[in-house]
Amino acid sequence: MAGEGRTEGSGKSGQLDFPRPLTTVDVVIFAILDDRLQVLLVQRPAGEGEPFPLSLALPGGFVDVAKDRDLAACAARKLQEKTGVTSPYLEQLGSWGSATRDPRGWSATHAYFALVPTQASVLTSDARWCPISGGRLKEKLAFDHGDILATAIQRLRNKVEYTSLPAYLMPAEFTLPDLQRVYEIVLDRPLEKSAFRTRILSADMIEPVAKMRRGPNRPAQLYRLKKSKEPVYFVRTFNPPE
Amino acid sequence: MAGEGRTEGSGKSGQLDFPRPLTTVDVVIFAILDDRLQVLLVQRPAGEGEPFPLSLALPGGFVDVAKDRDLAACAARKLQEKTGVTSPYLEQLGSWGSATRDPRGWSATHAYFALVPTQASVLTSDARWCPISGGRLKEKLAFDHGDILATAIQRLRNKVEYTSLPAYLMPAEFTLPDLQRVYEIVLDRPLEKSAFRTRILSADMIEPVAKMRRGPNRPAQLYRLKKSKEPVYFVRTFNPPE
DNA sequence: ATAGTTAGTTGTACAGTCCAACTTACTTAG
DNA sequence: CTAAGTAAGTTGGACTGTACAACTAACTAT
Repeated sequence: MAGEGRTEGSGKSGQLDFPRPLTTVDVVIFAILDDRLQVLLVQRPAGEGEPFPLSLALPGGFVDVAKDRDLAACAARKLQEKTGVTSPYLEQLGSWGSATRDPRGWSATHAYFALVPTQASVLTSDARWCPISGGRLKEKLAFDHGDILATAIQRLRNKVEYTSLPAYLMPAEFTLPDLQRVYEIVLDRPLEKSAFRTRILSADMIEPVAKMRRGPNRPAQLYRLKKSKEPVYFVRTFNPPE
Repeated sequence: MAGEGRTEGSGKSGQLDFPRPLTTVDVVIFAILDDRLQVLLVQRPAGEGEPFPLSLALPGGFVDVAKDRDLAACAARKLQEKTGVTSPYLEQLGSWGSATRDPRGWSATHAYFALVPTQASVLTSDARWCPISGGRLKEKLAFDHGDILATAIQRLRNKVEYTSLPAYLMPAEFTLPDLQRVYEIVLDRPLEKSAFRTRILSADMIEPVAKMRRGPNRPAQLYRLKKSKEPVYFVRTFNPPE
């Protein structure tokens, strides 16, 4: 272990000559598929010296100081590499760093969380969607990625309570019942139809398109997201959450 | 610059032999002093090779892979070193990393934000409280610490709108009007007395002590925080914030 | 035609804020 | 001893938006 992670220190003062932690970025990518909330996971490689070989993990990896201008660019790059999606909702989740989370040494990861619209993803071969049931993932993950994912789910649920975040999970055109269903999937509880409609429609975040969704029942109005960048924050949560 | 930040890579696979970013932790420490929101800042040292010599900056510094078990411990250590305070409110704020934020090379900082009770601080000589007026700081800060501070102020204001966070800024015993005043200082707008009282009292977060605050007017009931760990989240914000 | 299902509306109850006036308890000036 | 002043704390009506539940609307399938 001696000398690992120690910098050579070319500066005149030599003050940078001390061990540096490893720096990575990981991305929790959510989508709605099969009427469930799913997260994108990759399988760890099996090479020599690789930690957690063949385990499932969040997509991510080391910051490339040559390629990545900043952390957000690094996260966007990893999202793009895995899903082909370029500009969905991408928010910083937090960072996790400790001496023990990576067997290769003191490491810190910067975690992001992304919401991608249904159907828009072209996955790489090592990546796959895994359903989240009951607010948890079945599988065990590499590193502390289970903790990171749990935090992401909690953050998502929390924000869905009072923001328009689920709009970023929708396809280009959708109906109000579609949107309500996504809220309900994420929150894992039913919502009031009329209060939901009032809230969404008065938030000025979606606009009707001149089409209806036709089906076996009464047709439903189709909407699309207005091209407003920021999510909407409501001044109340839905139900008293407990 | 050549070779700076490059690790020696002692592992058998050699896959860790690439440049590592610098890793730091910075803490935004808030307190109420002189009826204003203030933030703790330190003066940068003036030594050879030091960036931003003598500028004001957030307290923080490099992660010490020998001393710091994890990021939160590192933040707590820096808080303790500067203020002598041990266990106030400490929350992760986010991370900032880019090729350009530190002239010494690609660096990433993990920012925390802390709320410390009025009067409980014993500062080191290089640290001082600086008032935030109109939601901004007068002084320019080193690195991107101005951005980090702005984010912290925004986060604080945002959360104060629907949480009990200001309780962590209060001294051991305080009155309801005291607490309301702190809310108003942070939000920079007046709040409704009766709605405020109803909200706080029904939140089960404070309990009366058997004493009154006496003054030139009608005495006010003194309260203290219940020893509940987590802040309370309200289901509404106060005013429609705009 | 009729039953079934989902979309969407309507109306009453209720919770909590907003606003403003009010009562209470103290100090200080005359 | 009283009166004025001030801040603490209460009360009540208006308003906003959710909860709940019943309703109407529009379509398909039998």
